[in-house]
Amino acid sequence: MTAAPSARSGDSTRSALLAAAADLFTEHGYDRTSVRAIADRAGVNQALLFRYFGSKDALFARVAAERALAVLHDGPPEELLTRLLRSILDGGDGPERDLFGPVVRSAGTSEAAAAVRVELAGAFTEAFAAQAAGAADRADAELRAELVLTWLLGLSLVQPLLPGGAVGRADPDAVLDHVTRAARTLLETPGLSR
Amino acid sequence: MTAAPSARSGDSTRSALLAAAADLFTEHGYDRTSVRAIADRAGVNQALLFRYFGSKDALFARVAAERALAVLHDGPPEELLTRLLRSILDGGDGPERDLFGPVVRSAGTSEAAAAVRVELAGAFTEAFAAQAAGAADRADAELRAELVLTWLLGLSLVQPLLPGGAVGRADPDAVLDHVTRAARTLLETPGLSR
DNA sequence: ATTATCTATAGATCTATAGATAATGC
DNA sequence: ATTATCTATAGATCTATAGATAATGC
Repeated sequence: MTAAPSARSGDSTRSALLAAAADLFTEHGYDRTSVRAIADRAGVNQALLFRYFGSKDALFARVAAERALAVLHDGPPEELLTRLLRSILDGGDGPERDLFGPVVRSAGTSEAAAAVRVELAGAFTEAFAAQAAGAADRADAELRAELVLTWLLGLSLVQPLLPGGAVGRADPDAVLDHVTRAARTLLETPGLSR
Repeated sequence: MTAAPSARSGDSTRSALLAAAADLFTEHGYDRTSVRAIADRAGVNQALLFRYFGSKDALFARVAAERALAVLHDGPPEELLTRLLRSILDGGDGPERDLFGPVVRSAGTSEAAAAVRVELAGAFTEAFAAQAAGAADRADAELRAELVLTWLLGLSLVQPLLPGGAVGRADPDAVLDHVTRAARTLLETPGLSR
């Protein structure tokens, strides 16, 4: 929806652009989303996007980082996995929907996008690493954590591409149960001694 | 590498284009790979791409499906997970490198690409579902299988984007051990009774 | 007077095609 | 004569900017 901003307010123009960009980047990825499409959906002149964000790339970085990092710190760490899974599996269209959408559907290699990716990966990996009870050492904890994150990104990627797939048809709670169980194995079970 | 084809042979032009396209689609995804770049890397005139494949889209569909399906049937099913993981984690540049690269790095929604995705997902899900010993029924088996596939796609996606990440730095065997262990939990453990 | 918005367009892509040229097979 | 290759270009994008216009705050 993202209604047109009330006339002549820089702030509402900004936020309309951000919301429109989030929707479109999530849905179509970076390359297939034109600045014109973003502006149109925001009900705003296309030149304003550049005025307020400088470039399409900078806008993308903002959109990709903002919501994901908000959810990271928005609740107890031990519920993080559940929160993320609900965000990914939830078909709704709230602001928490498909949190990693922009990132996974944008292969782009701009410096801004790459920086955001590294930042997000670091933050989430750290959060999961703290729960890696079975890890042999810190490096192993980070490895296990990044593997959990990797799984979530895979889910984010696949979910909208295969709407008729098994995950799409299944009860979200069943998916949540399976992923949680396997992730717990991953984080808490001792590995091969080497 | 993909050396220029020997002069005036349609077949070698075709295969040079296929190889070049595989490399570039894997590396940069569909949208950021131009037909001109593919032709240049193949050492071939750009118009030939259209002559032999009709469109960029059709070429993509070929590339995305071909190698992945080959690996699927190239060995015992119970080693499929290991084979795929080695393909994804292996930094080399053989034809089996990063098997899912083109698919995961191309958010595109062309009909051809979508059809390929559905085909691949179906084939791999079926293969893994056959190993879902803990599943309550067929739907549950497919769900577990698709979740395994999802994880592999996530790994494919993340691997080149975070070269300095924990997975990138880790011993591939350690990664393989972790993923295998968790995937086994996923496939073989009974779920929540509902 | 300042700040937001709009118009118009530069300049750089990109896919795809039509039609000419060059190399091979007979 | 047939098939592969190349040249040149149409036509449709796309991001970004320069400069004009319109609305607000004083």
